[in-house]
Amino acid sequence: MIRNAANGLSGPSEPRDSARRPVRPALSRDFIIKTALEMVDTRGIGQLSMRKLGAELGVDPMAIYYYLPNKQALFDGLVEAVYAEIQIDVDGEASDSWRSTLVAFARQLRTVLGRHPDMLPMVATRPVFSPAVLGFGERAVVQLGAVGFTGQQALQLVNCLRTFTVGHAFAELSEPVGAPAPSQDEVAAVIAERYPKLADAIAGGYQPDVEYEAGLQAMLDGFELLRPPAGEAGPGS
Amino acid sequence: MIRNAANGLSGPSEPRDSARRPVRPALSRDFIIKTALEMVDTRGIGQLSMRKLGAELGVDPMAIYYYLPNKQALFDGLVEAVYAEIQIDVDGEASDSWRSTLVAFARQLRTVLGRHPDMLPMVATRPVFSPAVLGFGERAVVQLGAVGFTGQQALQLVNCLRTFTVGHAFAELSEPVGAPAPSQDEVAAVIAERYPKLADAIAGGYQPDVEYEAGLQAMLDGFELLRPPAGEAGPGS
DNA sequence: AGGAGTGTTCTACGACGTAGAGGAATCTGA
DNA sequence: TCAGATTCCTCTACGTCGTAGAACACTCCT
Repeated sequence: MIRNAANGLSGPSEPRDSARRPVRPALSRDFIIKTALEMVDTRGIGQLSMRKLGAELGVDPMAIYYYLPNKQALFDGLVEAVYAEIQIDVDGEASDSWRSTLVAFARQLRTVLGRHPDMLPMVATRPVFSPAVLGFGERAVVQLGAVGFTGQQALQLVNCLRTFTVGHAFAELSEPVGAPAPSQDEVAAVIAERYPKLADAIAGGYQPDVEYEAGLQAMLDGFELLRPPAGEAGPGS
Repeated sequence: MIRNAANGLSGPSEPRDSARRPVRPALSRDFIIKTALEMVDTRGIGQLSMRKLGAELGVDPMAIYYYLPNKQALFDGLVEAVYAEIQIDVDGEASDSWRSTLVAFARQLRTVLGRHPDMLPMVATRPVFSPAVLGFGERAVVQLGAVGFTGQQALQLVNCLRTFTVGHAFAELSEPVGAPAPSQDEVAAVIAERYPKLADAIAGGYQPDVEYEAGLQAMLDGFELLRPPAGEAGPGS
């Protein structure tokens, strides 16, 4: 079969050094994963199959198996790709206070998750060992240690921010795993009737950003109370 | 086909009034869902198929479709069943302070999620309109209003506790969506080498319960700072 | 020319969700 | 008593899925 146009043009690794070999390695692990991630983001995770991915790549589905042993490995690659978007500037300007460091991390995590809502279940269910995240953890422990937190506390804080962010992302972004949610209006009617105070409170509308910020700051405030009161030097008190 | 023993004995609706009609409705929506939830809990969500569920029920897979229009509806039923386990005693003893009310809610949510780890992605991705949860929301708004929180704040607080709990449950419970995690040890080695301070902090071990409680109390402490200082409006603090 | 990679395709298998038609048992009304 | 109607379940079949296994076409090395 003649190489599909989509391939020759947009995707694969570069023709090494001469123009007379345009076609050889049409695929690559990275390009497959990039294409798959686009499919997930645009069509939904349910529409990602090895066969459809092959079609998108202009290639027999089985060609993918040369680069990835199975679909699970493809998923791993997707999660990896999402985490790779988290780029904390480890020595950046924002690091002047421990608090702004953590806020920047949390917000960026939230932003990245927001770009790939269909990846959430997969992202949420595996442990985070990407260099970006580990590097951030290292820095956070150091920086928090400097202002009086124990290593234990520092880890807990980072973890709590992470889990809160992930949980909040679910609440905001997810279409119910396979089906659309019941209509807002009809549910609202039931609520108004049976839960009047709740209905009043809801009437203000749901503002995910505001709520997220409130939770984020509350978590930070709460942990700050654990610090030794005026502790200035190293691990004090 | 003769009715499978598993059916006649353990599950379905009662033979109405006489012993001579053993056979009528062998199945029921509730029994199907209960069985499916057991399968999910014991074998994992990946092992739940309509065919295997039919086999477990001793019935042709298509029989299920008399009670549930499709697999999505089965999932809906499963989520519903999980939420139904959340039974806040709305007028219970624990309600003496707003704080203990919220703590009880959060802990119970966590407990229920912990019983059905494989349900997490499904539970996390759909909005919560079960009576138990709505009823709790109503009460929380009232009780928090009485001590000075606005309705908006009350909702945010409840939501933040919920999302934190869900996020934390993911971190604790989930096997990566389809594959086992990389071995703890080999990862630990890498961490120790490249992220020494982080490694020190981790050395204490991961204690999910401790971490969860820390986050929970921090979130509550943080929100408490938002209250009007000595607000005595209602039944007092 | 002839092998040894390398990258892709072809074919096929078993499992999946579920549509559609067809039973068999029971209930209803005559 | 008996003929529909109703209720509950089974059989068969279709299209889709992940992927094993073999075969094919190129390029490179000798």
